[in-house]
Amino acid sequence: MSLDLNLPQQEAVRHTGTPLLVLAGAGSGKTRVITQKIAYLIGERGMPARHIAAVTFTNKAAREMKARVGRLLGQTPEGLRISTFHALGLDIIRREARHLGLRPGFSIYDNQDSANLIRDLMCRSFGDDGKQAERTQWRISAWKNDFLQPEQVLLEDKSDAISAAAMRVYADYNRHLRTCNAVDFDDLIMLPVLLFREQPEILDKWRSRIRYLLIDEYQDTNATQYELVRALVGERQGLTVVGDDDQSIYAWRGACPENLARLQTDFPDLRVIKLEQNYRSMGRILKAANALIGNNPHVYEKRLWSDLGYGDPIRVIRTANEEDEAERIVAELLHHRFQKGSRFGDYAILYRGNHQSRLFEKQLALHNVPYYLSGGTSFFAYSEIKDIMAYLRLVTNPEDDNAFLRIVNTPRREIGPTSVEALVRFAASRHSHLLNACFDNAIHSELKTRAVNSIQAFANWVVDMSQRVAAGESVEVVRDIIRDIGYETWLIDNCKEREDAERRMGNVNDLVEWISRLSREQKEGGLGEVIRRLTLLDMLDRDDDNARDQVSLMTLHAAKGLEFDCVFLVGFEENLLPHRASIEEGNIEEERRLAYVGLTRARRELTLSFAARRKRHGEIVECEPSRFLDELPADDLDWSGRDNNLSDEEKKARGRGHLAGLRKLLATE
DNA sequence: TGGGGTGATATTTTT
DNA sequence: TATCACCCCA
Repeated sequence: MSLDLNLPQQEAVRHTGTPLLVLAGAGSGKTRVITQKIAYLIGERGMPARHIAAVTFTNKAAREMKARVGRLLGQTPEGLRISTFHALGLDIIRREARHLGLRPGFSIYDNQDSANLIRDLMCRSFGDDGKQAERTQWRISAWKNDFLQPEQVLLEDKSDAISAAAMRVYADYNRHLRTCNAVDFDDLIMLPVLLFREQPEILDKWRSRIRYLLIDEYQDTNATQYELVRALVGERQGLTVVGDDDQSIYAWRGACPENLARLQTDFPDLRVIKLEQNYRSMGRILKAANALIGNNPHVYEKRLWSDLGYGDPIRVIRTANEEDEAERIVAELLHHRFQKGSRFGDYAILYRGNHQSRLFEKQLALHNVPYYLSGGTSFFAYSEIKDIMAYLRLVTNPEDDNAFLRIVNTPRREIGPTSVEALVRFAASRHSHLLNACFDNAIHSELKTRAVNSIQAFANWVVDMSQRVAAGESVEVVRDIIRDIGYETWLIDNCKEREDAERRMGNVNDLVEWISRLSREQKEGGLGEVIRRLTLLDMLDRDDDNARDQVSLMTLHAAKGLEFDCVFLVGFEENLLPHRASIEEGNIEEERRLAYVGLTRARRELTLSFAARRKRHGEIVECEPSRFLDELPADDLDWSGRDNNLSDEEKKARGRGHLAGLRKLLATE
């Protein structure tokens, strides 16, 4: 084992007899523990790599972990599974597909596909307008994350309109997914758990396959993911989870930080090891972060420390409004960079909501500062990518009615909405899939000859392509499909700008490139498996992001796991952080953790800023500094930033170091 | 078929 | 207020 581990880290790596919970504070080297432990299990315990699985939440984390293990061992061992929860679930589902009633070539629906399906169901089956489809989808997803099946939800309260709508479509939605030979993201976790419950012999098979399970960011697991973990670990003790309850910021999307405490009861032999030495931040930043998070209740107490020195005071900047804030922060950043000769990449501007990025973007652009903005549209949300993916889904899974509907008339094929509707009705009456229904001779009674001809020509072409896929072709078919449908011409005709069409076609070519690469790596499952893996991938999270020298602009959520020399945490205000909605829900603790995550991103310097007034929904509103400012040690704050726009009275209040006094003044200002 | 008018909405987001 | 999705009309 390498010697660059501290004592608790070494203990965590070596402990294997019983399940282990590693409480790893921010910057305490948790990924290092996981990667070293994998190396230890293989290298010193002689455990075959194929029996080890490490699970993360994002592709990026999985990729990084893989790379680090590879570096430790000289190569990534054959059979070692390092993947996201969803990819692990997909692995299980693919191998057990027939037990789940899925045919080979099954599709994965992303959130947008699911919402489309739900919209259809709401309109067709319930006469709803389908306007709330996205929220309904969200609610159903929340149920699936809580491991609640449709029949269990009936017991739930149905007071609000969304829940009521969701309850009506939930079961139907699942049925439709299965009829289309499709699963959604949440099913990737839930179906394996259901299968394991019903068929213990299959569970046994997987238990003997995965004998040691390591989980990163454990505080982000939801109820269903926990069930999957519990099923796989069983009576065996091969489990190491690493997490930090103080960095749990995803409860709103189903994460269940209580899973940390539940381990203790579900695994009585649980060993708990705390990692409290922080290798990232200066002492003062940690002191402030500790003070803040000390206001939250804790199951496990922990106190971060570091030996990197105390560091400069945390600067607090107040400006008159949000425009001044952006101007001021960017000016400070430039000034600082000039003085220290640092790189743009050393800076991050963090905020609570995406909309806050705008003014900062504007200021940075004004000064020609290169910046990286996280949280744009994902690659798979582009309509050209969705189109091509729909084609590929349909040829790998002819039962995928959703894909059929998306592309039957894109590009134009003279199959208008009337024909499509008639086809849908006809297929439903025959309990047939759309593609299949096209070949039914009875269709002539429903549609005009011309429409039938167009539809059958299309259907025949799809079947031709399917057969080529079934015969084992992959990239070649993809290229031919794009050529056959004349997609490039269609893009050029449908874009106002030339560059627009070129950009979109560029995206399509990138997609083909990815498919070609994955096809080479992927040995089993053919094009269908490539498409499924692709659906789980986000091609935008490229590695070279931080290689470029850019200022990072991102939400606090997006910043988790990252670190920067110099952090500006902006909009440190009541109603923003903590967010208004959270205050109303009484959910201050998660907001405090969010602030904590923000503070602990900083290595050397930290600046907090807030505005006295801010435009909200077009109205100018008075703002108060965040209550979290009161929770930071006053002695470590420096309010003396130049030109703080304070009146004399405010300065007096500030001099006393009492925020309360300042706040009173601000309130009456 | 595309542009403009209309109305709903306004935290965080990965897979 | 800004944005976006959707619908309707020319």
